[in-house]
Amino acid sequence: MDVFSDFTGRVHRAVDTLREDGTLPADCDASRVVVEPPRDRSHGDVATNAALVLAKQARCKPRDLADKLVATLSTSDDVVSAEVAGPGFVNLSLSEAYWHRQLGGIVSAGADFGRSAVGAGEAVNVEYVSANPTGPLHVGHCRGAVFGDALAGLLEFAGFVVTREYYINDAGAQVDVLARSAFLRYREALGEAIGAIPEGLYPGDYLKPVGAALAEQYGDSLLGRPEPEWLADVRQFAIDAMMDLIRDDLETLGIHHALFYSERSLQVPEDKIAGTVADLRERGLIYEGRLPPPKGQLPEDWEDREQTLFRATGFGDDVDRPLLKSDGSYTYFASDIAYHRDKYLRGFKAMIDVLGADHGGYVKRMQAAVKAVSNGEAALDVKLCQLVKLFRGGEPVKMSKRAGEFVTLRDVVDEVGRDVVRFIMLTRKNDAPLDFDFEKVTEQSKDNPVFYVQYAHARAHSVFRNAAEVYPDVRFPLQPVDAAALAGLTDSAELAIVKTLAEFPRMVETAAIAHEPHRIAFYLYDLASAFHGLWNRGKDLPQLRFINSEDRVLTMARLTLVQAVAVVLSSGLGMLGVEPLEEMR
RNA sequence: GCACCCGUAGCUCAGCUGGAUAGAGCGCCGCCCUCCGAAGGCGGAGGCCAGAGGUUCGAAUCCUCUCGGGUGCGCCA
Repeated sequence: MDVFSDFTGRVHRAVDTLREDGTLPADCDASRVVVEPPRDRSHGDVATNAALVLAKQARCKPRDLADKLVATLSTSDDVVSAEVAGPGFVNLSLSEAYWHRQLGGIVSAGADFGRSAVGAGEAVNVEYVSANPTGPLHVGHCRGAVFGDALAGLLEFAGFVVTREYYINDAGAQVDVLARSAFLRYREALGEAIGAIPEGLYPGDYLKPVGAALAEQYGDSLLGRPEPEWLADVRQFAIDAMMDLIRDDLETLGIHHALFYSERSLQVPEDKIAGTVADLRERGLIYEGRLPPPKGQLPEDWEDREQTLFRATGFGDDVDRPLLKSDGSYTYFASDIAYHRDKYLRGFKAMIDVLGADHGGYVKRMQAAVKAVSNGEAALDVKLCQLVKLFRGGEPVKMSKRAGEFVTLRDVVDEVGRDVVRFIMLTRKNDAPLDFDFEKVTEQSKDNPVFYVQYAHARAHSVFRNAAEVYPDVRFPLQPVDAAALAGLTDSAELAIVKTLAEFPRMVETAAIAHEPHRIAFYLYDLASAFHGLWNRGKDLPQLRFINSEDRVLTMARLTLVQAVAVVLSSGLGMLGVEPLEEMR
């Protein structure tokens, strides 16, 4: 059992005994009691705020209450010291034997160590990337793609049942533009000189093969026909081609969505948007009315008119939102409501949308919509990913928005590798901007967190390879051992690593609940740092080296520690979608 | 004009949903170093957590206002 849930249990039992002896009222609320690692390690191994939180209800001083908790908690052999500190914290230091048992537990749990039940099998829908199907993915999509996928992996590890989803915007005006652009390439493929690509069409070369494929499929049968006759077919053809392209791009990052959901399918064959609007209207959440024009600069073509509005203000939004354009078609928002309602009807009460930071204005209305369509049963969390700035050797990479001159996602992955892209994208929290320097991220140095963490894992495996030469009969991975066999681990640096490893399950839970996969990346960096530090101590103090040819028992104990480090690094990297390396080349 | 995000060491950023003396890397200063496997290691200086109020046992964290930066603001998706 992991340390913090173990001691959370113990503290609550101690609180129960205080209820029984009348120190605390029987109905007192202990929900705010937490057990945490103290910020400062010198304060002990675990700390609880129980006395501070309960003092008022007990109508006594926090420190007095803390004394009583100490008396109860310190009866265990696992607790070496229990002290009241500061305003009334209880700090506990745990025995070496306790930590040795923890280490044994980590190794025997192996890849399952840190898996959590907090998710409790709850279904979570994570929607990410959802780039328009009008071309290959570019760098701008990288971060959201990696973030969403890592978040999904983290949630799975924490016990949620995750569906990775991609929303295909295949119903708007931009896919008509795509169709026209593809049609032009079709004419080109049939030998026509098309000249420069007209303004307003997609100029990228990636449409050439689409034109060629159209030519192959249709011959010259579409040539010279009016647009309405070919638009729908060419559009679908081009969208399919673009989605193939995008799927390939995602594949380079190791990303596989379980579901690609088509916006168009919200309208054909069945008009789910109309169904959603009817449902909302029935519940009085839609009305005909006028919106005040935005303050400040008025749009040029502003015309005050009555329109169909969703009562978003009833669910926390700032203004009510239109569902129909002036031409009578649905707004994007309307179809997005229908889409999220569909998620709800598919059984998701927890939804996460990963979007670019430029969608900030969209958050409130979408959350309002999700509450409305689910009758308050479902909740939407929107994670906004800030921009990535590209550098090369400290110099910004220039990107012209003209004619296809953007850096594609594939360019980036091809140059530095999937694992590097994935890890680096997670070395900032999602709402902070991120600098990505092509040279720095591939550097083999301590400044480079990917290298640093990968190297720690590789170094652990290197230790195994060396150990196998000294003790040829030993098989890796090691079999779990009992705590007594680990008694030789007494150095403070060794125990510190065990303590860091023991925080992993808690880390997984808090990161999963906060929807913040970057915390795992930072944790792994800290763990790698501690491990490298221990290795370095062996440089100066040979008696601390992992492999000791004269002391087999001690060597096995230390190898167990190394293995636990490798296990956690591997799990952590794995949930972020980064492959742990056993060798650096 | 309004909404949302951000403001933490010289620089780039963490800070575990309210905990104790606010941390790491780079840079700077001072020692040490050829190793189980390749990133050198150890230590030091450096802070009014943008600013001002408030909430409470306790605030970088929550609330209000101000300043400064970013993003967005029917009929784009």
